[in-house]
Amino acid sequence: MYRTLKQALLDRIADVLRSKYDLSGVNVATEQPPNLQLGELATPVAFELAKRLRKAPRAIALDLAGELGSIAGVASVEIAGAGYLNIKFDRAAAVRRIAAGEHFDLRGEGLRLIEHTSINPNKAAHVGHLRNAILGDTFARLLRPDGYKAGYPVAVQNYIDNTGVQVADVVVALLHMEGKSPAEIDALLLELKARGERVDYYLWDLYARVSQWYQADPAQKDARKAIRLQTLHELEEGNNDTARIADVLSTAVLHRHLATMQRLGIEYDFLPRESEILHAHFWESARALMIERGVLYEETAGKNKGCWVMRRPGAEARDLLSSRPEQSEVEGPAVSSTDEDAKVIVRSNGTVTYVGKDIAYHLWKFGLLPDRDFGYTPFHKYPDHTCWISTLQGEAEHPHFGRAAAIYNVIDSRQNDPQANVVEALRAMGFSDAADRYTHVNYAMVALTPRCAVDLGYAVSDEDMQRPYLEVSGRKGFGVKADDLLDRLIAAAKVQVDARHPEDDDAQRLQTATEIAVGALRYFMLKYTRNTVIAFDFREALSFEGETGPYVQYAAVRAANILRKAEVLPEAAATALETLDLADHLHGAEGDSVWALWLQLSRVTIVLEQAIAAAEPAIVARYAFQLAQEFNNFYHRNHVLNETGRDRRTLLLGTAAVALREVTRVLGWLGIAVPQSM
RNA sequence: GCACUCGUAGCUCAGCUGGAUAGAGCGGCAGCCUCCGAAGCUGUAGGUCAGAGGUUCGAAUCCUCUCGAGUGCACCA
Repeated sequence: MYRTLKQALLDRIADVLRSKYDLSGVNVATEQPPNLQLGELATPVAFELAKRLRKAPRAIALDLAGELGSIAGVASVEIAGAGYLNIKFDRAAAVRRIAAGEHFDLRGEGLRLIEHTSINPNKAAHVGHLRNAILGDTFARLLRPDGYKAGYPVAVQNYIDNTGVQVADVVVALLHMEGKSPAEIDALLLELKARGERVDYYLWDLYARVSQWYQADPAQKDARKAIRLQTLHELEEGNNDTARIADVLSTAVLHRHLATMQRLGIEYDFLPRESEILHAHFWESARALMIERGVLYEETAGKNKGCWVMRRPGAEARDLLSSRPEQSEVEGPAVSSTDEDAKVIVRSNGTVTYVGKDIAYHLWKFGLLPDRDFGYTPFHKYPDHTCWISTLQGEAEHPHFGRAAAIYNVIDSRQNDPQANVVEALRAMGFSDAADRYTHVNYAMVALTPRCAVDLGYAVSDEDMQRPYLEVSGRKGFGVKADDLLDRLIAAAKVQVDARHPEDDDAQRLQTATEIAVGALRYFMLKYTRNTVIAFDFREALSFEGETGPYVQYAAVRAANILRKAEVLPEAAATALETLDLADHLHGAEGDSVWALWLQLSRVTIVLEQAIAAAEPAIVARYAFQLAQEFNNFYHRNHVLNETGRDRRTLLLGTAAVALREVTRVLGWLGIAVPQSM
């Protein structure tokens, strides 16, 4: 609604500027005035034009005002201050349109490939991984087609680095540190399963221990590092006992990660694995393509001699600089032909670096490696779809996930440079369209406050106590596990639900507590903008009051309770507004308290559009909170069930119904359910 | 050393492409449950938007510098 009216206003202003002043392409700013008395929509465009037209802002505003009044849905246009144009909506018309669900549709063609989670499959998920997965999952919900929008085709990928050094480490731990045989490892996994223990938890501790073990004995240090390297090679090579054990372990952990994420309503469509990228030889194709496109070449001199490197953007300028005569005389002629800043893609020993593999993988994502693809096989069944995993020989019938029109990689900000390398490679290869459609959805890490670390029982040095926050580290076993946090949240919510709703059976109370816990956790991870470091604190994360998920859920539950007690169906309450004469009830102090909520409700599309454009789910989270706040205002100023005026009661019931509908919708985008009671 | 991000109320954070009196939550203080559920609401105190210049009709927002914080900068993975 707001989106539609704003567009109509912008279009009309553009028309007037063209016909009256012969101006085009003016960037017209709009804003929402600070209070309702000043209207619903405003523009300071007259200030902007004053100099260009050499005319007083107020005079320009006056010219424009006359032309804007006739826009459908606009009640009046007023000039305020030195030249603000304040637009007042036709409130009754707006309410009817919102109630009827009219809105600007958001849609687009072409697959959006969203990659998130991507936890190394050698340990349990922790709070940092939760932020990643919740951000990615929420962004997918914002884009996906649903009852509100046509949206975009979306596929969600969770990239699995199953041949990396982290997996090698836990294999080393079991085979060499603990001296278990492959058969004993198989038995261990069965035993853990029988005892109901989580494999990912078991490996969490083991991974921390093996990291120590490498360093523990100075005499053994080199030998142990050699074992690690050897294990890594066997892993990459495949078809051996080491690789088989690694596969068994990483697959078991992967199942655990999917289970953890499913508790939060997070699901995936495809799990591409590093092992297939290796064994299906993605890199060989990418390498040929890069050479053909002139971005990969063999370095013949300097520190990178014998490597295949990629020139970095801006490097040519430095080349010219270093080939100036005075430099050449000092440094020798060789310097002018080498680029010391070039990125090494293939090492002098012939192995490819991470960036190289990543370039190959991203070429595949955009359908730019036509001769390579994964094999696909089903891995996990969700209630309404299947998650596929990469394999060498897959099913004949399968969906395909490459050839994306746009990709979104949810990866933390510490990967900014490596991600930029991939984009630059695409651009250098001439795939500038792909480079433009590559979005690194970066976010700052989740860290622990020193205080929190101490409370968890970790030893914290005096130096670390002075730091603002401490980075979580799987290698050190330092962090809060995702399942532990969720368990604590559910327990805390359950205490409240048990006390408040003794009439519900235990299964129902547990479900309610779980929905509240998930709401609290998802909201907590989403309310911070992406580039804010979350210094994790139990007190804040476990809070159900103030700016939290449960606050928003509570508003929705209250709205539902009103309708239930009034014995009207939400749909009927909303439809009743269509034939009602609303004009008398939406103005004055009483009317404003109702209208303020409708105005907030009118902003759904504009908020969604903004959140998608900025890839910033926090915008939606914030809006959900504002909606709930506005509903609580309405709730306290208007006693719906005691209202005796028939028309006004219809309006109030309709308002509660539409508020419930929209809050539920917005919470749905955040992956948060509305409990049946709270 | 270089690059990137940031510095807003006691604490944690918002502040959209520059726009009207800089906003929330928590915490503090004072209140509100015979009335749709108090996981709620009302009121109140609290800010030199790190500092200094500049651009602009207008700057928390853009530019420069200074101070402070964080992250990233291997033929590692």
